[in-house]
Amino acid sequence: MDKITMSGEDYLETIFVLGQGGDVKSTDVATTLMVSRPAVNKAVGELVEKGFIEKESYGRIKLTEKGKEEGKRIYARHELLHEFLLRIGVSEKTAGIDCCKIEHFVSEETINCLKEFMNKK
Amino acid sequence: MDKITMSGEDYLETIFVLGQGGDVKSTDVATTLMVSRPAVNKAVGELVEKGFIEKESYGRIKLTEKGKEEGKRIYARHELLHEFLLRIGVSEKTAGIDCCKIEHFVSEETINCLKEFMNKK
DNA sequence: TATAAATGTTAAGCAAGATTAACAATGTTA
DNA sequence: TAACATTGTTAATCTTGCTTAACATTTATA
Repeated sequence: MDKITMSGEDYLETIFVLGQGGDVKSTDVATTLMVSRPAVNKAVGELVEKGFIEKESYGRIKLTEKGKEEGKRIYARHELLHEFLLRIGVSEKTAGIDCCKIEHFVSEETINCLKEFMNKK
Repeated sequence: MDKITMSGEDYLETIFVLGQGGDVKSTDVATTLMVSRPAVNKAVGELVEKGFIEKESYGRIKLTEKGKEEGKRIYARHELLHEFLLRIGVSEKTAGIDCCKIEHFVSEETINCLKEFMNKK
């Protein structure tokens, strides 16, 4: 099954963002997400299983095409939510915190409505 | 410590809503939240520890004053989020689903901004 | 290039929050 | 009130996602 978990989304998104210029070190993901290296290792292993990541043993983390698409999609929601929060007056800091938490729970339908809302006025 | 967990918020909110007319049966909470009775039992036990609930062995669930206040607060956020989602065009069904998930993750600051937003046009 | 530092991996275990199975107490009704 | 149904409780276990400790591999540097 290719179904991605919520924490998986976090890893994928982080890897997508960190890896714009190429592949990514496990340590950097750990630092960004404030988790341990073994946690990253395990999560990445699962994402490899599901076809989102390519990685050799002791190698760097690299997104597959599928992984890039998914990472991009998740990041886009994040950005949308972030912008929305700023729009309604939430501080930069809180917006960052909140949208990281919320993004995994919002339905596609809500995202679309939010998109509409953001465009028109 | 009186700190309430996210799942604790769910239980408290449900108990608050179900119990408007008095005390609440464990079974009803289980049904509403779609969890098992033992799950409710345990969660309620923790809320008793924290002073949100009063309950005798094999008795009904009853909110303390503190529990009522907290339940009311949580429910109010829920309602606010729900209204907001409807406002931006999310369907009744999805709004119900989404706000249940989101409500535990949104900061007070964001709630306040949303409140502002909902009032002014 | 030998050694130290950084990074990746594995194993064991914890915590939260759920489950099922079995049992205890309470309520209901013939 | 005896018997059954409902509800509450306990115990054992599962899953997810994390941790720390220890070890393996790779990279960097004296």
